[in-house]
Amino acid sequence: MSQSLTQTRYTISEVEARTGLTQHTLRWYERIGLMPHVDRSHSGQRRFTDKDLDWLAFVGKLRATGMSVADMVRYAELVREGAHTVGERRELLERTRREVRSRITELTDALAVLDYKIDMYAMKTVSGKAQQ
Amino acid sequence: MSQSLTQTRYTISEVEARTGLTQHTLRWYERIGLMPHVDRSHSGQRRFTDKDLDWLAFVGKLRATGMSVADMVRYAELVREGAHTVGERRELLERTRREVRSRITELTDALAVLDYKIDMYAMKTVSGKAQQ
DNA sequence: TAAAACCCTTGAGTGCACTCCAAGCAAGTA
DNA sequence: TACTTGCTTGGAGTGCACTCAAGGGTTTTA
Repeated sequence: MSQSLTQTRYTISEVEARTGLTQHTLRWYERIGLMPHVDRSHSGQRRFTDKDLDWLAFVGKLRATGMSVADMVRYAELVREGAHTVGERRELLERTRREVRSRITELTDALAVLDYKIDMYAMKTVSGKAQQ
Repeated sequence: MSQSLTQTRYTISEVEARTGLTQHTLRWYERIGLMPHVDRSHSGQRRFTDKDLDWLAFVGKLRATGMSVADMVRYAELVREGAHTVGERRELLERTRREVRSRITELTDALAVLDYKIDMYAMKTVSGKAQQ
């Protein structure tokens, strides 16, 4: 757990550029407890570390799963509470995983319907028959 | 295009039971133009047909793709406008299909991260090491 | 030194997709 | 007849995830 002396610190604009999240969103994430406490400069400006960027990347993956912000905040709380919450964290991720799997199934089904419909239209464009 | 004389007509409660959509949502769909005009009884109550149920099932698939309500309404308008809108309808569905495909990719990626993280926790539960 | 660029906070506003409410009409049952 | 159930409308309210505004401090550039 040693720490480099030349640790890079990023301003909020730099983090915005790197993550694609707006400054508004980054501040909001901190406000609602979705970020571990972010370091500040002597004048009170945020200075993000690479660790913060890693966390944001992970949060981005959780967001991509469709997990609600409330659940992501819950997860962040559990991380802050320490090692004894590992079981609950895993449960949260496992539940999310089940939801993602069923979402993928649902999307795949819908995709098949879309394919079918598009094929119909492809025929219609030539034959001129009516359709829903 | 022949029509049965014993055509089944459903009340809004029956449609609610069959589709899982609430009565509120069904009325709202009609209000915003997402339904073709629904038949009424002599006293003004809605009487849905099997064709309406088919349409709702299709709309359900579109919703499952993540298509916005605005786009679904646009699609419904195009259907009402007739056969000459077939090209635009197909474009709309093709755009949706591209979005669904990339959403599936995104979910699959996120799923891999989830799997990885859950595996880590599985180890942690035994070894007791700290983690994000 | 002055202007421009950047950052801060609190609190309000936005867009989406519903979801509910109030007031009232109509049909069926005791 | 009285009551219950089910349906109607227009409009207001809700929850989510941001997104923006106002007013002010700080840092960099000309």
